[in-house]
Amino acid sequence: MARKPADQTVYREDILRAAAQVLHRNGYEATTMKDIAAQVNLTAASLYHHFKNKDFLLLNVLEVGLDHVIVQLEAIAAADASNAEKLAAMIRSHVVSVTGHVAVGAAMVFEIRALLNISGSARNGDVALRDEFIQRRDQFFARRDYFESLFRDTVRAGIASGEFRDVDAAIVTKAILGAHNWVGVWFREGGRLSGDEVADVMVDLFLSALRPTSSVNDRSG
Amino acid sequence: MARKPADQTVYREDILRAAAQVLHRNGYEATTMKDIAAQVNLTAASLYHHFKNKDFLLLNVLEVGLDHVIVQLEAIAAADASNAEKLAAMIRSHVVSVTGHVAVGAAMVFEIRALLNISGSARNGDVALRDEFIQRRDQFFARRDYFESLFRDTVRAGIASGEFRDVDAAIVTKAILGAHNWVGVWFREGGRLSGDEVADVMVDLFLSALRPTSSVNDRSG
DNA sequence: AGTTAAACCGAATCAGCGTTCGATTATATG
DNA sequence: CATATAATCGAACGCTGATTCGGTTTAACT
Repeated sequence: MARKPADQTVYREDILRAAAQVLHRNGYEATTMKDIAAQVNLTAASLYHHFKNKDFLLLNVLEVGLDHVIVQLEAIAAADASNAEKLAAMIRSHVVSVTGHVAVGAAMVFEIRALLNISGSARNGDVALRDEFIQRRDQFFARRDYFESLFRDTVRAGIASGEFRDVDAAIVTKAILGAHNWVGVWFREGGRLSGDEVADVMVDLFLSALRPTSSVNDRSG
Repeated sequence: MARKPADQTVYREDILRAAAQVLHRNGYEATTMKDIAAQVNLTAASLYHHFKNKDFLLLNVLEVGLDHVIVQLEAIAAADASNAEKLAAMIRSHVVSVTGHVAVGAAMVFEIRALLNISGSARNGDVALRDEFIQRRDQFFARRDYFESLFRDTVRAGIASGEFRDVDAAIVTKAILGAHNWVGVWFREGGRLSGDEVADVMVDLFLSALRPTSSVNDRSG
């Protein structure tokens, strides 16, 4: 080993963070390797020491971002709590995560499509590289579906247990996630509300939307 | 006048429709003028007879799409109905519009950012062209805000009238629009639900979320 | 038939971008 | 100190894509 041995991963993360920022600003196709490199005081050529190519760099950004939220959601899903409490915690976790890392959150929404158009050297020539990319990309898509299923399953369980009224869990889940994703577009640090406060609104909104009509089960009236 | 005089606008619309489709597939930066041209059996060069450049072409797509939904929303806002009825109609109108024109709906969400990076010939040299673009672009942004205000004002009015409970109207509006926008990403013609059915779910979800808690006003309990 | 202007195309231009490669610097280890 | 290797860079390559330009086709109107 040689230069900065234990710091390698740190440097990688620096690049990923920088990449997310530039991606957030310009979008995948419009951001150049030079842009990303400049953000960490490197040249474009140097990035190829850390990532195989531009596509893999984007994929890395998205993978890290997705893992970050999934870890938290899994902990919530596994906890001992009611489905309503779980869903509330999940919404809060996701929204806080998005508001805390707007660049990554927005990339997760806007740049996924860029993964579909394989560009760069992996498109021609290097078949092995191309295959590796496709495999990791599809794995990412599967993981993205899994992420969504964590929400959906909680909604379904809540319906089954009577905590939630009977709604189309799949669509409602997509509505919730759409609202969350959009947060990454409009939220600005230092705005009227903090990330936590936005999360509060979201939790209140969607739990209210799912609460059974009191006229049926309410014994207090 | 000469060839196809009365059909000029029709041809323009054909191009815009085609552009929206290709945009939906690839995103702005990744779609080439050649791609769009091929979709209507033209060459890239011919497109410059109809639109000043690529940026203006995108702007046209977005303008037409936005106008389409605003016209309907304005009619609803001006109608004689309760705020709850108005909001329901607005949600339905928007969702049906998005599911009916997924390509345009998605472009409205994904490609707006592309308007910020002025590219092409307007960036260098041609100052007049650049200014014209910036002006129309900002006008579009203002109109986009106006679109959002139509929803927000209805929510606010509903809160004031007691039809809705007291929520943060700005955030709730963004949540609603985020859910709608996301529809353009996942909705597929011929899927489990029609556009109307998706709209039903959305209306039910958000009106339930806004309904005042029955324990306060409900005299039936 | 002739005129006119719209609509269109082929070919060329020109810049920018991803990527590669060879060389150089820096650092941890022996 | 010597050396292997990580990290970096400058320069060059190849390609793609937006745009331009000159010329051609088409169709309405005289």
